[in-house]
Amino acid sequence: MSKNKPSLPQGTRDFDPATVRKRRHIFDTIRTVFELYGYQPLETPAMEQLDTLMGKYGEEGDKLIFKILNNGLGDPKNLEKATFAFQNVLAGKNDPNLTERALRYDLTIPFARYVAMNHGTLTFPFRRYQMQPVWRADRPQKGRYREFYQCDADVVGSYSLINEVELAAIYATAFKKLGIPVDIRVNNRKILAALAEVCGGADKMTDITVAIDKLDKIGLDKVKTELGERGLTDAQVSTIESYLAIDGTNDEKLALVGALFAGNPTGTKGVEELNHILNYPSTPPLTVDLTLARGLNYYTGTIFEVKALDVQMGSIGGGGRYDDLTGTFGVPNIPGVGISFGVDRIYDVMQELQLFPTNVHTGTTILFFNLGEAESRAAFGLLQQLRDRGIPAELYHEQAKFDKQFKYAEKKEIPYIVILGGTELAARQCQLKDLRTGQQSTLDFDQLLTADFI
RNA sequence: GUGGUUGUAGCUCAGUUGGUUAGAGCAUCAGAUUGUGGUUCUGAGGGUCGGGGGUUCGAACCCCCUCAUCCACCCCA
Repeated sequence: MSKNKPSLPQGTRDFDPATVRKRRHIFDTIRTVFELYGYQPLETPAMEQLDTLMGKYGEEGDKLIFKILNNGLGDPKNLEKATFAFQNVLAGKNDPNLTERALRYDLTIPFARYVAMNHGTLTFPFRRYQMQPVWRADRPQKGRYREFYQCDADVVGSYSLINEVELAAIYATAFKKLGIPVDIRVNNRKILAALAEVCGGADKMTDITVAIDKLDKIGLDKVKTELGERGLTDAQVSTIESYLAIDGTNDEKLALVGALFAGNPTGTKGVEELNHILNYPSTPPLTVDLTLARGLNYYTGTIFEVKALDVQMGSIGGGGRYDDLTGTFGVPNIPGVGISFGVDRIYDVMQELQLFPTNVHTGTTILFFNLGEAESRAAFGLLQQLRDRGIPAELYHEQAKFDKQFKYAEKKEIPYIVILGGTELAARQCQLKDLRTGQQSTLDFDQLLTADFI
């Protein structure tokens, strides 16, 4: 026997019953909205082939992928192979003789893998949603976990910008239902690409976006410093500065960006796309944020990010358009666009703003007191009939003092208790007590079985 | 991956410059109270002081390592 205290791996959590109920409220809300927009459920395995994941999330992303050690490494006949493989890993390379599987890092790449494997049988455009945990070997901190859930909705096989409008509407609807005030920000990667082109540093796009993404956090001066450190010339930094100076309403910003990139086809296209989305009928309120970049490097068009207002928290959702996601799996020309909800952060935000409904009681409705052998047998019969009616009910597990059974009901916030003792049993009656009001009434068995429990 | 914070009973925390047997509140259990709880009173259980090593006559306290935690960076949901 080990005398070590049990513990959890870093960045993982247990969810107690109360927490699960609250989390379910979030999942149910999001699922309902997904279904409302015609998205269909999909689930994929917790682990993928390492090849499927590597190289899709950038260099930093690769480091954060949880890799799974192969089985059978201890077998003597594998000794040489395994030792050699280990040398490779120590040198910073992956070796399939040591690890060839990994935990999924997000839901988008596994979805792309699924689409690539099944493109012959899918009907396009294919809309799917997926709500499953993902794992990242990040260092945990506020709002950041090593195991967390994502809720994704993607549509593949369509270039139409109506998809973007609908996804924005899904965000707006879901967060409205949850009661979270949010700012939905949009930008377009084509505009960022144009910025890099105009600066003459098309190859510097990643450096530029990473730096300007921090504008509201570290300020203009530090962004300029960082751009310099990333190898951009003063002239290039100056161009970027004039881009960052663009401000005003959505329309004003887009007009200014359009003028700035007047001769640049990519930039013009990006501005057109954003204009189209913003002016489509019933598009929810969006904020054009020209500094929004998003890390995942497969985005090519519209990008989304959702920030909760009134609370200090990273983004609680994000997504965007990718024009050739399945290309790396050998199936070119399938475009797509998708969004993701960060359930764990949404939970933290709702907890902080006290947005969870408190009046909905979803646990046991009735507790039967256990007052003896004959009494509990009778109680059990009634109990089962109430359960057949769909009323959550339970019988105290053993005969005990009233005090104890009352306290149990109180702890579990059970609103009704039924007292069925010797006297009641003889008269085929029972006492029904509402613990919230303290009111108690005597009921025949038939009355109990047909009563309304609110 | 880098830097810092914290770790004492189930929970929240005291614990003096290193000095007998480490405390409190809440919670739990038992009794007062074999059929109507929440109040009150009495009593009890519960800790290798996160883990390992070191310094010392002596460590919850000092040093090193390690694990976990929270925060910042990197990056991200």
